[in-house]
Amino acid sequence: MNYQLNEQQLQLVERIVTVLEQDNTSPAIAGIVALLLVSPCREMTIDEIQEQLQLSKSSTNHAINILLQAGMLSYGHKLLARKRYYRLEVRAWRDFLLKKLKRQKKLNELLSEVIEQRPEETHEFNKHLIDLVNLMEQLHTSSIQLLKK
Amino acid sequence: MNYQLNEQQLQLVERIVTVLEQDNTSPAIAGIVALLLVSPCREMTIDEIQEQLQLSKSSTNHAINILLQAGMLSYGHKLLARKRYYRLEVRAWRDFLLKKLKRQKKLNELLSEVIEQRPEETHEFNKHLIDLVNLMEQLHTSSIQLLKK
DNA sequence: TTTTTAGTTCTTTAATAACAGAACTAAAAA
DNA sequence: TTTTTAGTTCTGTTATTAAAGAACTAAAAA
Repeated sequence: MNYQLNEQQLQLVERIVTVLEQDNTSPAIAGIVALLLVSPCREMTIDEIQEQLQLSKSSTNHAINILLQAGMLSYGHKLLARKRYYRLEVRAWRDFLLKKLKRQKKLNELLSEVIEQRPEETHEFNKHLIDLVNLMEQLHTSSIQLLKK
Repeated sequence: MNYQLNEQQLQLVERIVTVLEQDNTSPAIAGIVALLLVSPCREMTIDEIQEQLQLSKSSTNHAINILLQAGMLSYGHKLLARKRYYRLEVRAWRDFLLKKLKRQKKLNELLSEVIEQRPEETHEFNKHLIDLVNLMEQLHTSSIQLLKK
Protein backbone atom coordinates (compact mmCIF):
# COMPACT_ATOMS: atom_id res chain seq x y z
CA MET A 1 0.00 0.00 0.00
CA ASN A 2 2.85 2.33 0.78
CA TYR A 3 5.16 2.23 -2.22
CA GLN A 4 8.52 3.87 -2.00
CA LEU A 5 9.24 5.99 -5.05
CA ASN A 6 12.28 5.03 -7.06
CA GLU A 7 15.03 7.42 -8.01
CA GLN A 8 13.48 8.38 -11.33
CA GLN A 9 10.10 9.01 -9.77
CA LEU A 10 11.59 11.17 -7.05
CA GLN A 11 13.33 13.27 -9.67
CA LEU A 12 10.11 13.61 -11.60
CA VAL A 13 8.38 14.84 -8.45
CA GLU A 14 11.13 17.35 -7.91
CA ARG A 15 10.90 18.66 -11.46
CA ILE A 16 7.15 19.05 -11.22
CA VAL A 17 7.51 20.90 -7.91
CA THR A 18 9.97 23.29 -9.55
CA VAL A 19 7.58 24.16 -12.34
CA LEU A 20 4.59 24.53 -10.04
CA GLU A 21 6.57 26.80 -7.73
CA GLN A 22 7.20 29.13 -10.67
CA ASP A 23 3.47 29.71 -10.68
CA ASN A 24 3.54 30.83 -7.05
CA THR A 25 2.55 27.53 -5.56
CA SER A 26 3.99 26.86 -2.11
CA PRO A 27 6.46 23.97 -1.82
CA ALA A 28 4.18 21.86 0.35
CA ILE A 29 1.21 22.17 -1.96
CA ALA A 30 3.32 21.63 -5.04
CA GLY A 31 4.85 18.58 -3.36
CA ILE A 32 1.50 16.98 -2.59
CA VAL A 33 0.24 17.49 -6.12
CA ALA A 34 3.47 16.19 -7.64
CA LEU A 35 3.57 13.19 -5.31
CA LEU A 36 0.00 12.16 -6.07
CA LEU A 37 0.66 12.55 -9.77
CA VAL A 38 3.76 10.40 -9.82
CA SER A 39 3.08 7.82 -7.13
CA PRO A 40 1.58 4.55 -8.31
CA CYS A 41 -0.82 4.82 -5.37
CA ARG A 42 -4.05 6.30 -6.56
CA GLU A 43 -4.77 7.51 -3.03
CA MET A 44 -2.71 8.17 0.05
CA THR A 45 -3.28 8.91 3.72
CA ILE A 46 -2.03 12.04 5.40
CA ASP A 47 0.70 10.02 7.10
CA GLU A 48 1.98 8.61 3.85
CA ILE A 49 2.04 12.05 2.27
CA GLN A 50 3.72 13.52 5.30
CA GLU A 51 6.34 10.82 5.41
CA GLN A 52 7.23 10.95 1.73
CA LEU A 53 7.52 14.73 1.66
CA GLN A 54 9.12 15.07 5.09
CA LEU A 55 6.64 17.66 6.27
CA SER A 56 5.17 18.23 9.69
CA LYS A 57 1.66 16.98 10.30
CA SER A 58 0.23 20.47 10.66
CA SER A 59 1.81 21.70 7.46
CA THR A 60 0.60 18.65 5.62
CA ASN A 61 -2.88 19.10 7.05
CA HIS A 62 -2.90 22.75 6.13
CA ALA A 63 -1.78 22.14 2.57
CA ILE A 64 -4.28 19.30 2.14
CA ASN A 65 -7.13 21.51 3.29
CA ILE A 66 -6.18 24.23 0.85
CA LEU A 67 -6.12 21.68 -1.95
CA LEU A 68 -9.45 20.21 -0.79
CA GLN A 69 -11.02 23.63 -0.82
CA ALA A 70 -9.64 24.31 -4.26
CA GLY A 71 -11.18 21.06 -5.44
CA MET A 72 -7.81 19.63 -6.42
CA LEU A 73 -8.09 16.89 -3.80
CA SER A 74 -10.90 14.70 -2.57
CA TYR A 75 -10.99 11.82 -0.15
CA GLY A 76 -12.77 8.61 0.65
CA HIS A 77 -12.67 6.00 3.38
CA LYS A 78 -11.77 2.34 3.23
CA LEU A 79 -14.19 -0.01 4.99
CA LEU A 80 -15.84 2.93 6.71
CA ALA A 81 -12.80 3.52 8.86
CA ARG A 82 -12.03 7.09 9.91
CA LYS A 83 -8.78 7.31 8.03
CA ARG A 84 -9.05 9.43 4.90
CA TYR A 85 -7.57 8.42 1.59
CA TYR A 86 -6.75 11.47 -0.46
CA ARG A 87 -6.63 11.48 -4.23
CA LEU A 88 -6.05 14.03 -6.95
CA GLU A 89 -9.04 15.44 -8.81
CA VAL A 90 -7.58 15.93 -12.25
CA ARG A 91 -10.83 17.42 -13.50
CA ALA A 92 -10.24 20.47 -11.28
CA TRP A 93 -7.39 21.50 -13.53
CA ARG A 94 -9.86 22.40 -16.21
CA ASP A 95 -11.71 24.67 -13.83
CA PHE A 96 -8.46 26.40 -13.00
CA LEU A 97 -7.83 27.08 -16.64
CA LEU A 98 -11.32 28.51 -16.93
CA LYS A 99 -10.79 30.74 -13.91
CA LYS A 100 -7.55 32.05 -15.37
CA LEU A 101 -9.31 32.82 -18.61
CA LYS A 102 -11.95 34.77 -16.73
CA ARG A 103 -9.30 37.01 -15.23
CA GLN A 104 -7.74 37.44 -18.64
CA LYS A 105 -11.12 38.45 -19.97
CA LYS A 106 -11.58 40.96 -17.16
CA LEU A 107 -8.23 42.53 -17.97
CA ASN A 108 -9.20 42.68 -21.61
CA GLU A 109 -12.36 44.55 -20.81
CA LEU A 110 -10.40 47.04 -18.76
CA LEU A 111 -7.92 47.55 -21.60
CA SER A 112 -10.85 48.21 -23.92
CA GLU A 113 -12.02 50.89 -21.52
CA VAL A 114 -8.53 52.33 -21.55
CA ILE A 115 -8.54 52.49 -25.33
CA GLU A 116 -11.91 54.21 -25.41
CA GLN A 117 -10.78 57.05 -23.21
CA ARG A 118 -7.32 57.64 -24.64
CA PRO A 119 -6.57 60.89 -26.46
CA GLU A 120 -6.01 60.71 -30.20
CA GLU A 121 -2.61 62.35 -29.94
CA THR A 122 -1.02 59.12 -28.73
CA HIS A 123 -2.25 57.18 -31.74
CA GLU A 124 0.88 55.07 -32.06
CA PHE A 125 0.53 53.87 -28.50
CA ASN A 126 -3.22 53.45 -28.90
CA LYS A 127 -2.66 51.30 -31.95
CA HIS A 128 -0.37 48.96 -30.04
CA LEU A 129 -2.98 48.71 -27.33
CA ILE A 130 -5.68 47.87 -29.83
CA ASP A 131 -3.46 45.20 -31.37
CA LEU A 132 -2.83 43.73 -27.93
CA VAL A 133 -6.50 43.63 -27.01
CA ASN A 134 -7.39 42.04 -30.32
CA LEU A 135 -4.73 39.41 -29.86
CA MET A 136 -5.82 38.65 -26.33
CA GLU A 137 -9.41 38.47 -27.40
CA GLN A 138 -8.59 35.92 -30.06
CA LEU A 139 -6.57 33.91 -27.57
CA HIS A 140 -9.45 34.02 -25.16
CA THR A 141 -12.15 32.94 -27.55
CA SER A 142 -10.12 30.11 -29.05
CA SER A 143 -9.23 28.87 -25.57
CA ILE A 144 -12.81 29.05 -24.37
CA GLN A 145 -13.94 27.12 -27.41
CA LEU A 146 -11.52 24.32 -26.65
CA LEU A 147 -12.35 24.26 -22.95
CA LYS A 148 -16.09 24.28 -23.34
CA LYS A 149 -16.05 20.89 -25.05
CA MET B 1 2.64 68.13 -19.22
CA ASN B 2 1.47 66.88 -15.88
CA TYR B 3 -2.21 66.13 -16.29
CA GLN B 4 -4.25 65.35 -13.26
CA LEU B 5 -6.41 62.29 -13.77
CA ASN B 6 -10.12 62.79 -13.44
CA GLU B 7 -12.36 60.74 -11.19
CA GLN B 8 -13.23 58.21 -13.87
CA GLN B 9 -9.61 57.72 -14.83
CA LEU B 10 -8.56 57.23 -11.22
CA GLN B 11 -11.19 54.56 -10.82
CA LEU B 12 -10.01 52.86 -13.97
CA VAL B 13 -6.47 52.84 -12.61
CA GLU B 14 -7.72 51.31 -9.38
CA ARG B 15 -9.63 48.60 -11.19
CA ILE B 16 -6.65 47.69 -13.31
CA VAL B 17 -4.44 47.54 -10.23
CA THR B 18 -6.90 45.16 -8.61
CA VAL B 19 -6.82 42.75 -11.54
CA LEU B 20 -3.04 42.90 -11.88
CA GLU B 21 -2.61 42.22 -8.18
CA GLN B 22 -4.59 39.01 -8.59
CA ASP B 23 -1.75 37.83 -10.80
CA ASN B 24 0.77 38.41 -7.99
CA THR B 25 1.91 41.81 -9.14
CA SER B 26 2.97 44.15 -6.35
CA PRO B 27 0.83 47.26 -5.80
CA ALA B 28 3.58 49.67 -6.83
CA ILE B 29 4.31 47.89 -10.09
CA ALA B 30 0.64 47.41 -10.87
CA GLY B 31 0.09 51.09 -10.14
CA ILE B 32 2.79 52.26 -12.54
CA VAL B 33 1.50 50.06 -15.33
CA ALA B 34 -2.10 51.13 -14.75
CA LEU B 35 -1.15 54.79 -14.51
CA LEU B 36 0.79 54.77 -17.75
CA LEU B 37 -2.04 52.94 -19.46
CA VAL B 38 -4.73 55.37 -18.40
CA SER B 39 -2.91 58.69 -18.28
CA PRO B 40 -3.14 60.81 -21.42
CA CYS B 41 0.60 61.44 -21.03
CA ARG B 42 2.46 59.05 -23.24
CA GLU B 43 5.51 59.36 -21.00
CA MET B 44 6.12 60.46 -17.45
CA THR B 45 9.07 61.28 -15.22
CA ILE B 46 9.78 59.45 -12.00
CA ASP B 47 8.53 62.46 -10.05
CA GLU B 48 5.23 62.54 -11.85
CA ILE B 49 4.74 58.83 -11.30
CA GLN B 50 5.73 59.12 -7.68
CA GLU B 51 3.40 62.01 -7.06
CA GLN B 52 0.37 60.47 -8.72
CA LEU B 53 0.76 57.14 -6.95
CA GLN B 54 1.86 58.61 -3.62
CA LEU B 55 4.91 56.38 -3.39
CA SER B 56 8.32 57.09 -1.95
CA LYS B 57 11.08 57.84 -4.40
CA SER B 58 12.98 54.68 -3.58
CA SER B 59 9.95 52.48 -4.02
CA THR B 60 9.12 54.16 -7.29
CA ASN B 61 12.69 53.76 -8.46
CA HIS B 62 12.73 50.12 -7.45
CA ALA B 63 9.47 49.34 -9.21
CA ILE B 64 10.57 51.22 -12.33
CA ASN B 65 13.79 49.25 -12.53
CA ILE B 66 11.95 45.97 -12.25
CA LEU B 67 9.66 47.04 -15.07
CA LEU B 68 12.61 48.24 -17.16
CA GLN B 69 14.34 44.92 -16.70
CA ALA B 70 11.18 43.10 -17.66
CA GLY B 71 10.99 45.19 -20.80
CA MET B 72 7.62 46.62 -19.84
CA LEU B 73 9.08 50.11 -19.57
CA SER B 74 11.57 52.10 -21.61
CA TYR B 75 12.71 55.68 -21.42
CA GLY B 76 14.00 58.56 -23.47
CA HIS B 77 15.26 62.07 -22.85
CA LYS B 78 13.87 65.38 -23.91
CA LEU B 79 16.36 67.83 -25.44
CA LEU B 80 19.20 65.67 -24.21
CA ALA B 81 18.49 66.57 -20.62
CA ARG B 82 19.25 64.02 -17.94
CA LYS B 83 15.67 63.59 -16.87
CA ARG B 84 14.17 60.32 -18.06
CA TYR B 85 10.75 60.06 -19.58
CA TYR B 86 9.33 56.61 -18.98
CA ARG B 87 6.77 55.00 -21.24
CA LEU B 88 5.02 51.67 -21.46
CA GLU B 89 6.22 49.10 -23.92
CA VAL B 90 3.00 47.42 -24.91
CA ARG B 91 4.85 45.00 -27.14
CA ALA B 92 6.37 43.37 -24.06
CA TRP B 93 2.99 41.99 -23.15
CA ARG B 94 3.21 39.60 -26.03
CA ASP B 95 6.53 38.29 -24.78
CA PHE B 96 4.96 37.69 -21.39
CA LEU B 97 2.24 35.64 -22.96
CA LEU B 98 4.88 33.64 -24.79
CA LYS B 99 6.83 33.08 -21.60
CA LYS B 100 3.72 31.85 -19.82
CA LEU B 101 3.04 29.46 -22.66
CA LYS B 102 6.55 28.10 -22.37
CA ARG B 103 5.97 27.23 -18.74
CA GLN B 104 2.67 25.64 -19.64
CA LYS B 105 4.46 23.57 -22.26
CA LYS B 106 7.07 22.50 -19.73
CA LEU B 107 4.35 21.34 -17.35
CA ASN B 108 2.73 19.48 -20.20
CA GLU B 109 5.91 17.61 -20.96
CA LEU B 110 6.24 16.63 -17.33
CA LEU B 111 2.65 15.39 -17.27
CA SER B 112 3.41 13.30 -20.32
CA GLU B 113 6.32 11.76 -18.46
CA VAL B 114 3.96 11.08 -15.58
CA ILE B 115 1.53 9.30 -17.87
CA GLU B 116 4.28 7.17 -19.37
CA GLN B 117 5.36 5.80 -16.02
CA ARG B 118 1.98 5.25 -14.42
CA PRO B 119 0.82 1.70 -13.66
CA GLU B 120 -2.05 0.36 -15.72
CA GLU B 121 -4.12 -0.40 -12.63
CA THR B 122 -5.06 3.25 -12.22
CA HIS B 123 -6.46 3.46 -15.74
CA GLU B 124 -9.35 5.73 -14.79
CA PHE B 125 -6.97 8.27 -13.33
CA ASN B 126 -4.56 7.82 -16.21
CA LYS B 127 -7.34 8.49 -18.67
CA HIS B 128 -8.19 11.77 -16.99
CA LEU B 129 -4.54 12.73 -17.11
CA ILE B 130 -4.32 11.92 -20.79
CA ASP B 131 -7.42 13.99 -21.47
CA LEU B 132 -5.91 16.88 -19.54
CA VAL B 133 -2.63 16.75 -21.41
CA ASN B 134 -4.40 16.58 -24.73
CA LEU B 135 -6.53 19.56 -23.85
CA MET B 136 -3.55 21.58 -22.68
CA GLU B 137 -1.63 20.64 -25.78
CA GLN B 138 -4.42 21.90 -27.99
CA LEU B 139 -4.65 25.10 -26.00
CA HIS B 140 -0.92 25.54 -26.33
CA THR B 141 -0.68 25.00 -30.04
CA SER B 142 -3.64 27.21 -30.88
CA SER B 143 -2.24 29.96 -28.65
CA ILE B 144 1.20 29.70 -30.17
CA GLN B 145 -0.27 29.90 -33.64
CA LEU B 146 -2.05 33.13 -32.80
CA LEU B 147 0.95 34.63 -31.06
CA LYS B 148 3.48 33.80 -33.74
CA LYS B 149 1.72 36.05 -36.23
C1' DT C 1 -13.44 3.21 30.69
C1' DT C 2 -8.98 3.75 28.96
C1' DT C 3 -6.02 3.94 25.04
C1' DT C 4 -4.96 4.83 20.49
C1' DT C 5 -5.45 7.25 16.32
C1' DA C 6 -6.94 10.84 12.86
C1' DG C 7 -7.35 15.18 12.31
C1' DT C 8 -7.54 20.17 13.81
C1' DT C 9 -6.12 24.34 15.94
C1' DC C 10 -2.95 27.45 18.20
C1' DT C 11 1.41 29.50 18.88
C1' DT C 12 5.96 30.53 17.50
C1' DT C 13 9.77 30.96 14.34
C1' DA C 14 12.01 32.06 10.08
C1' DA C 15 12.11 33.88 5.59
C1' DT C 16 10.61 37.04 2.33
C1' DA C 17 8.94 41.26 0.22
C1' DA C 18 7.14 45.93 -0.09
C1' DC C 19 7.89 50.17 1.07
C1' DA C 20 9.76 54.50 3.37
C1' DG C 21 13.40 57.59 4.56
C1' DA C 22 17.86 59.09 4.47
C1' DA C 23 22.43 59.06 2.74
C1' DC C 24 24.95 59.01 -1.30
C1' DT C 25 26.74 59.66 -6.40
C1' DA C 26 27.19 61.86 -10.58
C1' DA C 27 26.40 65.26 -13.65
C1' DA C 28 24.34 69.45 -15.48
C1' DA C 29 23.36 74.42 -14.44
C1' DA C 30 24.41 78.66 -12.24
C1' DT D 1 33.36 76.10 -8.01
C1' DT D 2 29.08 75.70 -5.87
C1' DT D 3 24.34 74.43 -6.27
C1' DT D 4 20.70 71.88 -7.93
C1' DT D 5 18.70 67.86 -9.73
C1' DA D 6 18.08 62.89 -11.21
C1' DG D 7 18.76 58.77 -9.88
C1' DT D 8 20.74 55.00 -6.86
C1' DT D 9 21.78 52.52 -2.79
C1' DC D 10 21.50 51.38 2.02
C1' DT D 11 19.07 50.65 6.23
C1' DG D 12 15.11 49.80 8.95
C1' DT D 13 10.15 48.84 9.58
C1' DT D 14 6.16 46.37 8.71
C1' DA D 15 3.35 42.81 6.74
C1' DT D 16 2.86 38.45 4.90
C1' DT D 17 3.60 33.61 4.49
C1' DA D 18 5.35 28.87 5.06
C1' DA D 19 6.18 25.71 8.08
C1' DA D 20 7.08 23.32 12.66
C1' DG D 21 5.72 21.76 17.14
C1' DA D 22 2.69 21.16 20.69
C1' DA D 23 -1.81 21.17 22.60
C1' DC D 24 -6.29 19.83 21.77
C1' DT D 25 -10.81 17.27 20.07
C1' DA D 26 -13.40 13.53 18.74
C1' DA D 27 -14.16 9.03 17.84
C1' DA D 28 -12.98 4.18 17.22
C1' DA D 29 -10.65 0.14 19.39
C1' DA D 30 -9.12 -2.37 23.30
